[in-house]
Amino acid sequence: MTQATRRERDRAGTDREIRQQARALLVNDGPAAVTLRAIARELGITAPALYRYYDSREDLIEHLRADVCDDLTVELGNDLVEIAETDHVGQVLAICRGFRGWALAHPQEFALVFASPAAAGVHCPVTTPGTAKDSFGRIFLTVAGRVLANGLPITRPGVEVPDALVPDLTTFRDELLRTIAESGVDLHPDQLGVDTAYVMLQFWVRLYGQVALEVFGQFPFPVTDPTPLFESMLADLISDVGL
Amino acid sequence: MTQATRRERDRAGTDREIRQQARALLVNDGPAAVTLRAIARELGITAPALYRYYDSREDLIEHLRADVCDDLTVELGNDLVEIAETDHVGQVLAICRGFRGWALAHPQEFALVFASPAAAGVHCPVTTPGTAKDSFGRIFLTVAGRVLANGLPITRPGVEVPDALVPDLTTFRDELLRTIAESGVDLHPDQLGVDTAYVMLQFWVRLYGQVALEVFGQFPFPVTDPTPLFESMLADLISDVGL
DNA sequence: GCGGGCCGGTAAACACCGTTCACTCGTTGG
DNA sequence: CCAACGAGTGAACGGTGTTTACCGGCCCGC
Repeated sequence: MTQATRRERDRAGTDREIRQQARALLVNDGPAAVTLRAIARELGITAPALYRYYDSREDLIEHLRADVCDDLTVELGNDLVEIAETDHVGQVLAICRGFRGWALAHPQEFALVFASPAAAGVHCPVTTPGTAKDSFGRIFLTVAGRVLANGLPITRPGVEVPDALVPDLTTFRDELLRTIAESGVDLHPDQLGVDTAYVMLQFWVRLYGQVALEVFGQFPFPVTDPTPLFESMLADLISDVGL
Repeated sequence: MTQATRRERDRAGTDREIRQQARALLVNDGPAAVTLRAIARELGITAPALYRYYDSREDLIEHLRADVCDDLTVELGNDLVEIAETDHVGQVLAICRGFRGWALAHPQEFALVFASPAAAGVHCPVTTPGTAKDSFGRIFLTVAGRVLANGLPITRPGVEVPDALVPDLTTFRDELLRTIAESGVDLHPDQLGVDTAYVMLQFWVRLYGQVALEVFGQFPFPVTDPTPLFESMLADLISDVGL
């Protein structure tokens, strides 16, 4: 038994080393440098050995994506603990800023996880629970859940939900309720209507869009410091959802 | 002379074929399939021959980007001519919808031009005039110029321009004035203030963000038809800039 | 205690890739 | 007519992902 465990631990250990090296290559030299042979070289083994751990390079990359997501999640979690338990708006700000900061600090990872044309077909977070990206989405939802549970409604006075979106939004709302409940927050279903789900969707769209634009530098002119632009957008966003 | 021209034409012809094939490979099999050898194979020549036309694969890709931008530009131009000359808001809607439609129809090209991590460092459109992306930006600005010239102010009542952005925005404003003047639209400088430049920036950020999100499918839940979402955002956007 | 099986790792090979170099050969211009 | 040019070739180098056959130490059951 102990030997079996030992073997398992060895395997898990080198597996960790593999992903660690892959990660280092990604960060330092870009995605093109994440090469089976390069990884193996750094580890002092040969490339085919990696096939004992992953089916293919693409498989390894996918696990790398998951690692990256997990890191983002814990980083956001760390940011969160520094905010007062009762400062719910502050918590929302913290994860938004944390997400942006992480994306700017890790553009390669961001592109890999959030802007790969390959990821286009994948509907990840809530639909396929257990996915790594899911855990990242969960932290957003947990905070949203806390906000809602404290009686702050997330909505906009004159919000009009397009009819065509109501079915999808209803499904989403149910997903949200379940996820929030799982995270230990008590929330009455009436506190999360379709309008709230819609506003949350819009919130994410704008946050994601701003961050993507910044990461890819797609400004129409050179911006010396994009931070004020982000903060201004964030303030708009917060007030738009009624916080 | 005619012979020299003939040679030139031959060269230009095979050059067109090269980019055409590269384009086809990009669309059909993704960016990874855009291979010098594959292109050459399709053309019935050998890979080193391509070096008579481009310095490297990266060089070819860059020209491909330019081609893609040009295509987008003419496509948007075609969409525009179908709108009544006087319907300025309609023209704005047309290019926004056209941009989205193009991006969704050509995700690979969109990723290549607008969401390549490589493009992060490049400040393209206005700063480096003559760039292909510039021509694409120009079509936006021309329409904006026409709207402004017709007395419709692009701004928001309570807009607050962050102080830190004023210098950049002023430069941007001057660029805008110059570009709009070049496009033959008569515009008094007072009709394009820093606030307008800021609002136009925000407009672009939201448009780009929404499109990128759609192209990469980064919705937090499966959306059966994202069009209503886009249209709702577009309506918001139009009313936000005071049209 | 010992033999068989499992499993991480290796070496060699295959088919690609970008890129360089020396070379051909038809066209062009003086 | 002949030299120069320039598009295209073939071979080569070093790199890549992936497959295959093989080795060798460790674990388990007999």
